Amino acid sequence: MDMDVDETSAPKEGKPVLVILVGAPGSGKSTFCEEVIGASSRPWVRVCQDTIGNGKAGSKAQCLSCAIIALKDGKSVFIDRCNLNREQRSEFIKLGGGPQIDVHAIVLDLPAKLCISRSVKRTGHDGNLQGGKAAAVVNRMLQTKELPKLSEGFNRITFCQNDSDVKSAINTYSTLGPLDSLPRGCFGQKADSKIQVGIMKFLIKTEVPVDSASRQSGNGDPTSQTPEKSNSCCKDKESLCSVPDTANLETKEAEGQEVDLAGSHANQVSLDDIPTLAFPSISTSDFQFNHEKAADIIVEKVAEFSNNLKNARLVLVDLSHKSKILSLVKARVMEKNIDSQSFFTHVGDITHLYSRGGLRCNVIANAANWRLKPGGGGVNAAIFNAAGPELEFATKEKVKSLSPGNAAVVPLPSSSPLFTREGVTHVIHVLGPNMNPQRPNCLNNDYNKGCKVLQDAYTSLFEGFASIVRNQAGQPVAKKENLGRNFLDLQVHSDCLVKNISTNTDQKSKRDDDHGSEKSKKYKGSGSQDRFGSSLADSTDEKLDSEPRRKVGSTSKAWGSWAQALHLVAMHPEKHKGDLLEISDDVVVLNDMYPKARKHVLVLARTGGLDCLADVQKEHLQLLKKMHDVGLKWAEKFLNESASLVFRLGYHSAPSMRQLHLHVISQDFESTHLKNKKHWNSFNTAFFRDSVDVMDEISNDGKATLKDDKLLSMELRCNRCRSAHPNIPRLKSHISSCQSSFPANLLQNGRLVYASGEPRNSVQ
DNA sequence: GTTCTAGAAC
DNA sequence: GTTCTAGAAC
Repeated sequence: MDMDVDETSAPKEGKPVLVILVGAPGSGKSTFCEEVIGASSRPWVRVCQDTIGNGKAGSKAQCLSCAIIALKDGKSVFIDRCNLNREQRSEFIKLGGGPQIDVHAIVLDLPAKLCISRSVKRTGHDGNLQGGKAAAVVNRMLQTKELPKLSEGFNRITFCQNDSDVKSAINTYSTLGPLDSLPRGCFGQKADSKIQVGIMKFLIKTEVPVDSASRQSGNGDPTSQTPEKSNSCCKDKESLCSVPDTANLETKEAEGQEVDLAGSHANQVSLDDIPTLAFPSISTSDFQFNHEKAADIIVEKVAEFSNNLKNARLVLVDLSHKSKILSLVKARVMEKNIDSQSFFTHVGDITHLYSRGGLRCNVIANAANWRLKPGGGGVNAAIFNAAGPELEFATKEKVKSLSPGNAAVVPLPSSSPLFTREGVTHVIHVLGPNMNPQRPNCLNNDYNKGCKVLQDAYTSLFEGFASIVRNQAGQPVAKKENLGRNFLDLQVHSDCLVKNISTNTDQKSKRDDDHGSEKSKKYKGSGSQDRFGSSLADSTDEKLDSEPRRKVGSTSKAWGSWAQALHLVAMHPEKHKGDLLEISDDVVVLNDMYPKARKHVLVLARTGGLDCLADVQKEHLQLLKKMHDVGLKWAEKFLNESASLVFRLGYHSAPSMRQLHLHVISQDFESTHLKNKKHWNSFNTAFFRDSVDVMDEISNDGKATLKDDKLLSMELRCNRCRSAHPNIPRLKSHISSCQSSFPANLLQNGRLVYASGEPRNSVQ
């Protein structure tokens, strides 16, 4: 998928929309336009190639210029021509090139025979495609049909495959008022349609991102379990994209947009609004994990988490009353004195908890496979099947694979049937240990390891759920105008990953997110100034500044839109709470979205205008020390978990991402995200500036030494024994087994961080 | 920063 | 034929 910075979360006001209709003759494009234009309060212009030449067919160029004029005039535009292939659409998409215009596609992908019969019947159609030629023309056109993709540059694509879909879309656009905008992404694409896929690479280690603290905010009433019609996330969606009041729930539901519920249920607060996680027993089915041991672990982990999750529920689900794991767990729960309101078991289909069982669960866990792919039977197949391609798509956007013991939170697109029918807003994929020799990564009956992995899996799962609860509960009620936006953030962004902060489902258009209603938040720092006077060493003002501010002597590098993600996080960490490991006044800590080693986190400075090492001056020394200390703290935390790791802390001489960030990276470089020479050399040549050296240089010279980026294309050398390797695969193969000590220079001055605090291999 | 892909390298 | 890199696009 394309990856672009998400500067888009905020609904923009008064933005024209360019809608490119895609459909064969007879698919109903003109009717679509007419119906919307007739009902809409927004000014629309229909650009129809069939009639643009004084009522006769004209050229594509005429259409383009007509559209340009209308858009300049602030009008929204329908491009009413077949647009069946990418090339035909591309020039129109470019008209929306800036952030000021939303580019949508409406795909009228109706059955060919319907289009043909309509074409044959029509007598007064503008395109004058009548009679017997129609069938041949339609068939020929459909043969070369290329369904639009978000990567072409669309912000939103709506697929209509039957009349009901079309009506739904007409309603959506008819009720789109002049100041409204629609959520982005693909909508209505059916399971049998080819969905967009990127090239999948595997073997990534991912982690569920959670705040280290496990706070709970009072929200919802734990006393009632009566299922209600409203969706548990309604309140979070309120005012999303300024939904028109006239929104029609039924048709919208078919379309499955966030706006549906926002419009119709905005003010309902359900008594049953308790965040609830339904989860299957992990690893006990296909992965053949011992049930007794698994039951112990489930109860142990539930007990641990239910204490922290006062206003949330955990529900273990299995299909059958005869479920062995359910009865084992129930027996243990009796002994453990766990509150039956916060944990209980449920017999039923996890994909129909509400519709068939009356149990409202806003989050469900999936016993996933490591590839995070549909199929395979069991819960995984059932959930992917029930959630539709939306889940596959959203999962791919977020994370590509899962290692055992980990979980990945995936917000479920609101077009998913699981969302609309069951009220599920998030799916958490969990991968447990495998004891089945027929499956990958079998642990060969090693239950020491297996139990640990299963514990980790449940911890990751529950922490993922806790982060969702915190996100949803943490929205201040007074700031209703921000709720929709926050919800969108939550929907779109990953819980730990920068990518998702920088990606909004799939659009290319860039949007500026740095203004609007966030002003008040920007000044939250001023409170600390009030409390402590104006004596804070670092410049609190600067972190409030969201504009790039070039200092004297700073390189005036132009940052691409994709490079803004960290900056946006630093300026508005509160909008990405679920994505962050730690937030303080000075820094934010987060997992690198594309970790280049087993552990790789970023300590992000929050100071505005501090984009890279070149911007750092003496006045920032305290900040550098703080960043270093926070980085060390995280390294030590990881070392407690895994003492064999070795960490290095440092900066890239010339980072790709805007906003000063310290890399805290384990020296195994065991990651499928490490793919090329630049990746390797950016961490393993002098281009990587050790934090300790940077602090010294700033202290002594007031500036850091920056190394030439020619280093990035140097030969590949092992970071331990310095042997050279012809390519990345060979290098990776070597480093996976190289036991040499690290080079002498790294062993000095605390450049490497070991579990003991001292290098173990101090002799070379 | 990543993804994609042509074409070089093997 | 397959693997891998490097450059362009985003």
